[in-house]
This record gives sequence, C-alpha cells and structure tokens, in this order.
Amino acid sequence: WEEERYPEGIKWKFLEHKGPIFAPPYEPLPENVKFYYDGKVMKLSTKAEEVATFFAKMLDHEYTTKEIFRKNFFKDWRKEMTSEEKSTITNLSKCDFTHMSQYFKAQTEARKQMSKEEKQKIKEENERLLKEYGYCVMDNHKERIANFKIEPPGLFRGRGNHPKMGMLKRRIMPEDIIINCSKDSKIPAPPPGHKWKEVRHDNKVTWLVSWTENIQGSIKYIMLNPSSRIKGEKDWQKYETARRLKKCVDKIRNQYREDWKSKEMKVRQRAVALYFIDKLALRAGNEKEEGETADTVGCCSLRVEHIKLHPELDGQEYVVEFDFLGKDSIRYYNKVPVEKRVFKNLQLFMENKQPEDDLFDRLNTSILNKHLQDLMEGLTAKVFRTYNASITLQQQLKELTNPDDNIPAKILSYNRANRAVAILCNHQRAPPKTFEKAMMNLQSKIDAKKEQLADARRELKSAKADAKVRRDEKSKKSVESKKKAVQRIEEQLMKLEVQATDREENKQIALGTSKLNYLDPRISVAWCKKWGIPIEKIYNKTQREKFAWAIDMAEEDYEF
DNA sequence: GGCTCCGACTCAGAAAGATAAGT
DNA sequence: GACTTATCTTTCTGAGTCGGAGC
Repeated sequence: WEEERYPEGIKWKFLEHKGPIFAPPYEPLPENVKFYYDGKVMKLSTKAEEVATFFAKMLDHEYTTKEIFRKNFFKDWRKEMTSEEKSTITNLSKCDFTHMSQYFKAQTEARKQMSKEEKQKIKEENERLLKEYGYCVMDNHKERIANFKIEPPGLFRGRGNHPKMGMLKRRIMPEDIIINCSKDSKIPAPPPGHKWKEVRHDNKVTWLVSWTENIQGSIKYIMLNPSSRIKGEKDWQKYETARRLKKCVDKIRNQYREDWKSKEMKVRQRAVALYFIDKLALRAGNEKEEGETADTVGCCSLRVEHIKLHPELDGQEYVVEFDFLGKDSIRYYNKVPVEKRVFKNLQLFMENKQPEDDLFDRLNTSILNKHLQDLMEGLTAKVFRTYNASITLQQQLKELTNPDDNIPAKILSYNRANRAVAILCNHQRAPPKTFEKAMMNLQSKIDAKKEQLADARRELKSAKADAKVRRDEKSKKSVESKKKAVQRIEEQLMKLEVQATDREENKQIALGTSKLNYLDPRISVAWCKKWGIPIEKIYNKTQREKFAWAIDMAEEDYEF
C-alpha cells in the first residue's frame, strides 16, 4: 500500500461499518444497598443515584479527596437531583457512600471468583461484539477499528492539577452521534427508537463516528486500529519525513546558530527555542486557554519561572536548569550546559520580566512551524522529536550491541538503547505501586542465592579436598558435579542481578511510548535481522501488527 | 499578517485484564 | 497441580500538535 493512490486529501473511496456500541444503560442498585446522608438512610432518584455511584466507585482514589474534584462533582451532581434531594443534600461531607462502595468491591470480587464456564461465556460474548462492531470495510480491506465502544458516562479525571476534575461526563446518546461512511455503503442503523444526529459522507477524513464531549467541548472520534492501512501509511510517512530531516539537519543547525546573533529579537528567540527543541527533544508548546486545563507548557510556552540560569554550576559553565510540567503534567527537570551565546540570549529574554511572563514573548508555535516549513517541506517542531529519538536508537544500538553476547544480553542492550530514548523524550511513569515490595523480594532472592552459592562453594572445596585424599573415580565425579552446581548458581545469581539493575533503571521510565510512536520500527527490524534475534523478543503481537509494514520492508542493512 | 477558533489527527500514562512464573 | 504473585498486554480516554477557516 505504499504508493500514493489518491489525489490530495482523499482518504478513501468506500467505507462501511456498523456504527458504535453504546454504554450499557444504568442498572439501579438493589434495595439493600443504602446511601446515607447525615447518618440517615436516603433513597435517591435514579438519576441522582447513578451519578452517586460514579463517585462511590472512585471512593478509594486520591481524586475524591481533592477539593476541586469534590466541588466540581457536587455541583454537577446537584444538577441531576430532584428538587427535594437538592434541598436535603447540601453538603458533600455529610454524604456516606461507603456502603455503595463496598457493594461494588464485592461485585468486582464476585466477578473474579466466577467459574471458568461463566468467564468463558463473557469472553465469547465480547468476541461476538468485536466480530460484529470491531471491523469495517475501507476500500476492499477489512480493517480493525480501534475504539468502537462509546465512552460510558462517569466523572471526568484530568491529569495533574486539572480545574475540571470531578465534573460529570454525560451519557452519549445516538442523537449525539455523527456517522461517517460512504454513500453507497450499508448505513448503520441507530438503536431502536433513536436516530443519529447526522450521517455524512466525507472521504477527506478518516473517522467513522464522532461526537462532542461535554467537558471541554472537544470532538471525540472512532478511528481505525494502528494496524490499518490508513494509519500505517501515515506512520511510515512520519519516519520518512524524519529521515529527510536527517539529510538537512546540519544545515538547519548552522542556520539557527547564526540566528542567535540576529538583530531581530523574534529571530533570536526562534533560534534559541529551536535549539531546545532539537537538543532536548522538547515539544512545540502551543498556547492553552487559561483555567480550562492543567497548567502545563512546552518549548514555545515556557515562562521565565521555568528556567534558572547558572553562569557556573558543579564545575560547568552556562548551565540552564529546567523545571516545568509538560504534557500530562509530567515534570521535566534537567540541568543542561549550553553555549555561551544561548546563555546570553536567555539573559536578554528574561530582562525586566516577571516570573509568570513568557520566556519567548515574540514567538509561538505557528511562527516557528512556518519558519520550519521554509527550511524543509513538511518540517514541523515534532519532527525533531521523531528524528532525534530514532537516530539515538540507531546510534545506541551500534554502540551497545556486543557481537559476542548471547540473545538475552543483546536484548538487554536493546532495552538500554530504548531507555536512552525514553529518557531523552522524558517518558516517565509513576513507579509501580508494588515496586518497593517487588524490589525487596528480588533482593532477598539475590541474598538467598548468594548464600546458596557460598554453600555450594564450600561443598566444592571439601569435595576437592576429599578427592585429593581418596583419589578415586567417585570423588572425582563428585567434584565435577559440585563444580557444575557452582557454575549454575553463579549464572542464576548473575541473571537475578541483571534483572535487579534493569528494573531499578526502569523504575520511573516508560519505554512503551517511544517504542510505539518515536522509533522507526525499521531500525529495530534491521537490528533483529542482523543479530538473529527473533522479532517476537522485541515486538509483541499487537506491535508486530502495527509495524507489519516495517517487518516486510526492512533488511538488515537498513539505515535510518 | 496575525489572531482566534476548531477540526482532525498523534501521542500519553494509568488502570484493567490476561498470562506466565513462582511456591 | 492449585493457588498466588509478578509481569506483560490491552483498553481507555485525556492531552498534545498542527493546519486551515474566518475575520
């Protein structure tokens, strides 16, 4: 499917699908599950009860202790109440959801305890739904749909310090839904008694279904799976653009270094920002509406308060200390030595400014991207992230792979290379809840193994001594087998220690995002072919489906 | 030209669920 | 071999990027 088949902007000629699956309707709680207000049992109306269950289900979560979450929730909940309920329930702190919460926990537990047959039945039902709704036909190909289920109602959970956390995400009805498919396809039927908001036939877009969400007023879509032609082609294009950047990146770097000296403030800011984007793989940083989302920034939206300048720090000159919240409120913290000119420019940009002022006051993403477009066709800020991630992987693999290593050791090298990229892109995760415990378990295993090794060595020693005295076949054999035992235990110990290092290094690093979105899969495929590593060791089934194009295309001599 | 708004798409980590490994 | 625990995979949906329309 690599060749361009359609004129500009046309995404398909034929599109047929079954429409979305809606969230199951609300099932009222059994009579014996009580809600208490101010210590007294209170029977809620169905609508108010449903919203209450959303809160009850999250009761153990930290969210429900947050002031903003509670305030937003209570406000939206009251909108669903009858006037009597409204006049009674005036204080969230007097609401007791614990019984409801226990009921849901018991239900989860019961689900876990279900018999094999029951579980099988559910599985089969899910498979049936997947078969019916999970696929569409786009231009002679049956393609998997990514998210064919409509998001159920619930409480909005933003990331970080989101001003809208706790608000009610309303139930989506067929009347909210826009269907997109081709005219000559079998148009999906709305559920009985309902109709779609609209049916359109727009082949300049890739989505099948859309609706407007009520928290931010943004549009949500149902689109195809990453394994589909339309997504794969786009992915391939993305890496091809990054490879084109490789060819002219030196020129661009020289250019922005020149621009640091420009007479125009705007040009200088643009050049310093681009330097950060290139060197540190920062995101572009679009401006955001204040108060609508969590306060996070990217490169162009950095504020004075997000950087500190150190003329000298820990023996290095011209160090910039970054500390800000990026996408998903993930903290970016880094101390970077920069060139003198960059440093001087930053001092200039910060002159006479307040901490909350924009660092690059003459710059935004659209100015930056327009400039990049002039430097190379199709170049935007995010291409630098893709380029630097992929080139780093390729370099690291070259550097770290030891030809004499066995397969597990080579895979460890791969993971290390992957990790270098994840660190560059600042892909972090919360340390797993069980991390400390798991680490301690592993450590005690290592300790036990060490003791075992000491024992085995002692035994070997005495067997040797024994053999020296006796000089018979039997004791010789015993020495041999003891030797093997020691070796085996040493290997096991080493394996455990490697595992411990690997896990420790990975504590706060998320490898998945870079693997899925930034690393040209052809680099990995080529590496596997070169070293005889089965591709399954690097990519699981889903990933192999997504990267099928690369697995097909790349040979062992592929160069990014 | 530049600003705002919005549509369409990619990228993001948490949580749930499934499977493998260990006891 | 049953049960528990650790790890891997999948699902979910929120949060970005970027381009284009309209003024």
